[in-house]
Amino acid sequence: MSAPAPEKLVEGAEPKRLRGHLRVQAILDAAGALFAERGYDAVTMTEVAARSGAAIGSLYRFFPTKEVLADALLRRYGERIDAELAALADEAATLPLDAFADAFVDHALAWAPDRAAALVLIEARHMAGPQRERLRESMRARFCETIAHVNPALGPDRVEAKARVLHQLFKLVAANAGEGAAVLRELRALVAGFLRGRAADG
Amino acid sequence: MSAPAPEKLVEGAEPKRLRGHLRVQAILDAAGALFAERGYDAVTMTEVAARSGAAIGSLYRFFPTKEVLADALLRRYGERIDAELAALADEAATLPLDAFADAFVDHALAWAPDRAAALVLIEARHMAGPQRERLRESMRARFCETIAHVNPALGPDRVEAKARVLHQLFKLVAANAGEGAAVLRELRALVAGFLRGRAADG
Amino acid sequence: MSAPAPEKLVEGAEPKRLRGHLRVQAILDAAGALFAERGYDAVTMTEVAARSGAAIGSLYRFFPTKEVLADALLRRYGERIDAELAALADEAATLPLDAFADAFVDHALAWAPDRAAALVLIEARHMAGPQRERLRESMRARFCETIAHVNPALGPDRVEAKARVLHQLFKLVAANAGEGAAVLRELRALVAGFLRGRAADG
Amino acid sequence: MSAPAPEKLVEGAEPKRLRGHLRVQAILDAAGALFAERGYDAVTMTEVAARSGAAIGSLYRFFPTKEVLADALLRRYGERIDAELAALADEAATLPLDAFADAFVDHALAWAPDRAAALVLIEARHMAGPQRERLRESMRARFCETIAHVNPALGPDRVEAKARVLHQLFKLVAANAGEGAAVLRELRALVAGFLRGRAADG
DNA sequence: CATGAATGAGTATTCATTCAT
DNA sequence: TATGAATGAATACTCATTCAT
Repeated sequence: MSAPAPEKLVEGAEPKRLRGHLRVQAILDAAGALFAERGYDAVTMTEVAARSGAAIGSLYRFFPTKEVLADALLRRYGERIDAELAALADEAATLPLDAFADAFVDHALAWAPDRAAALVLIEARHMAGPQRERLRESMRARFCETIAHVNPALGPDRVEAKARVLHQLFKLVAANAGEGAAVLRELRALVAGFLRGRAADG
Repeated sequence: MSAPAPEKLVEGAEPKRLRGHLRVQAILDAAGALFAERGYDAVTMTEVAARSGAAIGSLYRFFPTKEVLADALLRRYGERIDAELAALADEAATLPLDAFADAFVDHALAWAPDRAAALVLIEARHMAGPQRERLRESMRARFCETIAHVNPALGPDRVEAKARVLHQLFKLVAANAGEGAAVLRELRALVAGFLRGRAADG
Repeated sequence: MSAPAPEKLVEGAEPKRLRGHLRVQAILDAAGALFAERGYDAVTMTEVAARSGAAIGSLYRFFPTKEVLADALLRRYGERIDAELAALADEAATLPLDAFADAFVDHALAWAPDRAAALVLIEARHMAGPQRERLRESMRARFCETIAHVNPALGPDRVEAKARVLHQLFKLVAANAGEGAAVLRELRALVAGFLRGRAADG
Repeated sequence: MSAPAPEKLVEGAEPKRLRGHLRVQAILDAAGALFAERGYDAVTMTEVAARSGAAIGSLYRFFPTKEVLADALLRRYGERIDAELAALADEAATLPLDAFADAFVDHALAWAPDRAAALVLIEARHMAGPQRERLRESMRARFCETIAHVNPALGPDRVEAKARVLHQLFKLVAANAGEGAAVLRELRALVAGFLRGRAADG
């Protein structure tokens, strides 16, 4: 007598026209800014809609769930950071060490604006989603590449360990984006020292 | 329901005040654990009350607002971390540099358990409270002390800058509490290198 | 890192004080009336709350879900109808056939007011709940008893079949509660004829 | 997307009108099936559009409101049932009583499939529409005809009363479409008994 | 003072309907 | 005319906070 409701879409409708694509971008931008400012839980879907200039119904057409919205944001962010880190790994192969240390800091600083929203989403306790793991994993791989380029003689375990620390240094530097020159100088020194690896290598 | 108060051990004078104190501690413990597990927004006052064995009305008698509760938690946490950092600053004055670098890492790792709840609260974007600033400020002061002890020749600006980076290194190390020996070795090297300050000093 | 939210109550809080019991009754009455008037889907929880004089939050304290509310209503209704049908079965054993036919009609008519809400809930396509099956089953059992009393010579299959039809006649009569004497006379004749069972027995 | 219209079979004059007609039929079919499966409220206009192969905009061109759609469905259903009942009334005039009782049951069973969607719509409390009344009225008239044919001696009041009960018996039988032979035999006996009208006539 | 029932503003989400393309 | 993206009022449900007992 009773009948199960039909399957629900898990992904929002892909926008098929230019207008839709623009709208999706606007929504992601608005959501990113709001999440960065106030955290995942504190932001309401209504606010996201308002800030992006979309009606609440339109927002839900593309992102049928708050979590899906966060996931999409994380995916977009992941693409950007991966491109950034790929470039970084390349530079690790071509630049002399000190120049590369500076480049590393520059990349981290350039990344900073995106960072806030991304971090909030990654740290958010709920939204377990595999998105987070995937992102973390791809970043780690890039940092391993980088370390391997900088220091080709290292065994895989050392590479892993140093890559992990380098990953954290990346975040650390990004967290200091707004600071004065003095701090940045310290950071460059910190990174250069780490890459040169005197202490741990000896 | 409430923690059994050892009423007879005291002079019978202030059983209520003592009970109240214990209850406050229980509430703070419960809140700290829950915030660490699930984040500030996701935890309900009712849950805090239940986990601490207090009635919701009692919880509100002590902490008239969720934000006040978070603030109190942050204050308690601030006292602990300040003691820890004070000890660290002392060691900076007495230990040789390499030994101190190890001590620094040890302190950071020891701090890690507390860290989770505190971090959740500090990062929570909305709760503006002055508590955060005050905590940050006191931590920074301790790190300045530490740097000054390690490197007495530095001018105040350099001290400021290095203290800021040291602060972040503290968090970075704490974030690696669960990692293997290889990573820890890298971290010790990183900290030692930073404190020695070769690159930036030259 | 992430933690699952604690289990949610499936049953609403049992009222522990008189006030609470009265409130629960008021809510069930309001819900019953509204469901009967306008159907399950068309009634909003806010309306139920308003009509029962409770705040929406209070409604949800006792009935954490619209479905739970419907289930509770069905349970209450089930208790009443079972008492009614038990009495009917007793009368089947003691009254002469024609008198019993009249009693049957009277019982069905007496039941009519409750009927509307119950029927709406039983027919509702969603809310699969076992409540429905259980209710249907217990009613069927009572009608089997009744038939067995009226006509002790019947085999179990005949009893089943006649019980099923009797069940439907019960609903049919109840559906005519507001009609004039002429219709009621026809109904009494219909029931008497069915119980006497001339045609089918011969 | 739309059902392939046999455009060439017509004189080429009104391909649109034909297409529209087919589309309307498809929509009504889809809506009927969905309403029967899941109830009026639970079915969305978007689903109806999807199942009928029409765009949501087209659906609204033909049926400017969900209620209008339900009404149209009810009207179509009314036409069918009226034809059925007219045939039944004819048979009442020509068949001997027992044969007619069987025919009555057969007609009711044949009608059962349509019944589901119609019943859902008729029972739906909100949709007040005059459609329901009109349908009920025309059915009653047919049942009056039938009763008059079966029992020409009855006065108009008796006819009214018996017609009303016959109407309900029609629904009762239809509700047992899926049941076993034993139940059907009881139903035939019930109907025959009622038509013969021993008890009430005496 | 302690308790926990009551309150109601606020949140995510759905869906009938409109209208630009 | 046909299409399906856009709209926003309405809905079930949550939770910080209050207050009668």
